Amino acid sequence: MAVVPKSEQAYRLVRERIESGQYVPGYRLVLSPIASELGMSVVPVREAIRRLEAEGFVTFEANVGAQVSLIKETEYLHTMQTLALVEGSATALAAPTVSADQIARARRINAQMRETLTRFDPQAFTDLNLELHSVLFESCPNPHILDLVHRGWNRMKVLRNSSFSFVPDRAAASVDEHERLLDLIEDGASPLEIELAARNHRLATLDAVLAHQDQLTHQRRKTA
Amino acid sequence: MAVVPKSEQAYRLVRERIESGQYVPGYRLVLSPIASELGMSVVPVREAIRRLEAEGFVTFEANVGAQVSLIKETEYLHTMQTLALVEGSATALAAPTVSADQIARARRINAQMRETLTRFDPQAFTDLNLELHSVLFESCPNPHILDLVHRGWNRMKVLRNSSFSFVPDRAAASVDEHERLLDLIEDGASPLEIELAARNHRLATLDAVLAHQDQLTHQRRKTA
DNA sequence: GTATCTCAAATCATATACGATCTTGCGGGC
DNA sequence: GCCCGCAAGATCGTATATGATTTGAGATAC
Repeated sequence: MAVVPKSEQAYRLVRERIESGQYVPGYRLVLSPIASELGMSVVPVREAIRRLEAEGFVTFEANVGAQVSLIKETEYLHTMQTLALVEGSATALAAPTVSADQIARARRINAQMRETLTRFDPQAFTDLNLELHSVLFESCPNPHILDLVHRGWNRMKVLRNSSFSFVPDRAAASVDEHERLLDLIEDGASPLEIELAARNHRLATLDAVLAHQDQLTHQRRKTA
Repeated sequence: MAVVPKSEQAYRLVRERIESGQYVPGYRLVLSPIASELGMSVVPVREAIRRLEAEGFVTFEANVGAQVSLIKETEYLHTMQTLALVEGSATALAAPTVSADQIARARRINAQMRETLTRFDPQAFTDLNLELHSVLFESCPNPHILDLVHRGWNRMKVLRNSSFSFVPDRAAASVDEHERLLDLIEDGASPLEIELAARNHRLATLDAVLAHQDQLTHQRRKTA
């Protein structure tokens, strides 16, 4: 039987609600209401929340309580920088072990991404993007780095609810960069070359999003 | 008054014992004895241990309990790889904000490190090494990356109890590399140059330690 | 009108108690 | 002799209860 501890149930529920945006940043997580909603006592809920704190989803203050982590102005920048760093390394470390089959699978996923460009579907694009990159870095032999990549992707789930993360023009360029990255891996390029390609691929997205935000800010200033 | 919650006390004590090697890898952490030793109930101890789990110090198995994380053969390699990655980035990101004063302070610390080479004192060397690198990356503007650096250094504290981490020949080379790294920062070298210098500095230590281990393994084989 | 004090409500922090689950050793059957 | 089942002990998982701390509203003094 699938024996799921209550603390685990609470963890999944609260995390799901944070990632989906149902619990917005700043929302106060009070133990007793959550406990009674889930039909359990406060103890496992407290454990779940402290676990979410350790993972950065919530902020905890002694004798006051927990709230969904606030998002600073620079949060998107810092998360993307970190993700660029660890994802680049993970891709480079995994590259020597990527098989021809995996390359082919990645190319098929990328082709699907190109299809989504004809319609506006950020959700499908994002899902496929994760799927593609997963193929590239899941075989990373260093579990610590792989774990950091997963944490980065999880953090992005939350940020997408409150930041822009999809710039149509950028999406097209992204698909092309995927092809080039796959070429590099297939051709056995040097680890550093692959690392920097994967890193710059993400940093380019970061730049595009920041530029897009600046543009919007400008428009707002002009109309204000 | 310094109001330290009991769960925090338990956390500090257990962590200190793991880092000092008093609790060796594999040691089973049973709640009740720890609780009675600290004069508290099991609840805050449990919380402390789950926090240590989230940080990688201990491994937890449902309905069985916790033990100090075992150290796999590859653990030192993976931790050093990760540290090289994040420390390199932190140093490069911090470099533009490092003042002449800080450079001077770092050079003084490095001079002290050179002094320790005349005697065998790994502890002093290691402490000074942390102090020096702290000067270089503490002003890193990305808190996520800085946090990863700190986690890496913490992990190293534990690993030093069970792995080799000091190779006298390597220490001398390390001091010279510090000088070169400081020169690069002072001269305003490019971020990528600084990043790779800081990264390779640590990877060189990794290589030296692994080579040293291989050598010992060989000797053991010959005499066996 | 503002500042400060008091007190009650809300909430967290911890203790204690009990039920659930895993481990281990023993005995019986094959 | 080996394997399986079963019971007892160890330990975790969670519920409930109580103490500690914070917060905020209202009263009071200035």
